[in-house]
Amino acid sequence: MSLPHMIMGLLTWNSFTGYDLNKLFQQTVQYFWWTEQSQIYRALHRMERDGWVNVETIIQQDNPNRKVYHLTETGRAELLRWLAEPHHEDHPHEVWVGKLFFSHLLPNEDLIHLFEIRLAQTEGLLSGLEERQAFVNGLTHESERSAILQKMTVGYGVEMLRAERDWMRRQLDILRGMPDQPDSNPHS
Amino acid sequence: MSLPHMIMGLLTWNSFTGYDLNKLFQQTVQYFWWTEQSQIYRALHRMERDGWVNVETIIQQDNPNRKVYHLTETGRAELLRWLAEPHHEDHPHEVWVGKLFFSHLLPNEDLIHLFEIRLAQTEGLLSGLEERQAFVNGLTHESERSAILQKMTVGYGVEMLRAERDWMRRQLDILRGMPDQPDSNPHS
DNA sequence: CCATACTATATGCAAATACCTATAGTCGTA
DNA sequence: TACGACTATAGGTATTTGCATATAGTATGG
Repeated sequence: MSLPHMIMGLLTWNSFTGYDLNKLFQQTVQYFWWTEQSQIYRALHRMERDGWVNVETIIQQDNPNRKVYHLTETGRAELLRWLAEPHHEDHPHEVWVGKLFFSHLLPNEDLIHLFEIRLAQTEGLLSGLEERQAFVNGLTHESERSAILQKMTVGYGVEMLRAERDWMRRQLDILRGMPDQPDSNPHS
Repeated sequence: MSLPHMIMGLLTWNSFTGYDLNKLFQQTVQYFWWTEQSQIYRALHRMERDGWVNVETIIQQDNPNRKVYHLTETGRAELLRWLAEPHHEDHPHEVWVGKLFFSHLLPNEDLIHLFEIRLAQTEGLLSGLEERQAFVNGLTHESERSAILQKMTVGYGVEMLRAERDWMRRQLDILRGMPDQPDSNPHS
């Protein structure tokens, strides 16, 4: 429910079209807030309805017309309100933990395989984010504060992924030494 | 999209009513998979339609009738399929990181306040989970494998929350030494 | 010359989610 | 005796999400 606010965050950088925003999302926001291209357009419509943005249509010959979105004062106020509002954590929906919780039903072999795949995924995400971190750390020309916060954000992701990776490596070691029978009914 | 599988996981422990499942969820699953009471009933209806569970109605005098749900062989097979299936990570939607990313618009004071609140929340979650960990670690009478995996799951949560808490404490120290002006337009 | 990719906007639709409300009897307590 | 809590199930509904698809011209490469 905060896609509009993410978009407004980007619109404080500059005015953009839905198309631009989609590309920007993929480059900078996607690693913590994934979204579908179609949702960006739908969000922009809602935001226009609510007076958070207004539209300037630019006629083009070669390509489809561009609808450039500008943040309004109302939108900016809403963004600041949202930013300063005490954040209430979302309800957790961690599928991976859920699987783990009930994996006593699996033979050890399968469970270890699951961990290995997950570990590889985490390592992949981590190296991608570390690349991004190297890039962001080079943003010395950017305004002080914005750069610091971008570094912080990426750093957060890197830290969490490292913690996860380390934890999974340790668990894999434990699992490889575990007895083999899956429980069919652990509470009987 | 995995609520039915979480429910089936619980139904491998025993047969339960929607009412029982809701209470069990709050005790054991809620910290990694939050759900509404009404969704449990709706999920059970879907699962019955799909043949994953079947129902036994128990007539009661004093209280409303109980509808006890049993896991079918089809349901059990689906659960095992889901558990063994390579887990594809969900699309990220981390509101907190998003806020942080765009918080250069806030004065330092507000930003620090946000961090303090978030830190307090994390510490609250952590101490709650540590209590649960103490309880789960006492489950020696439980079947070996199930107990190990429950401990692992809770341990995962505790580890991640600790990493988050430590990271936030470090950032708070940095923030308290930061220059004070918010950017109105960092890319101008 | 054909296929693919890029620019650019948008709708259709099934499913899931969160939040609220309905129903209705029993039991404890203030 | 009135109020709230517990047992037990369930529907209404707005909103969001993910995935697929439509449209249509230009440019690029094999």
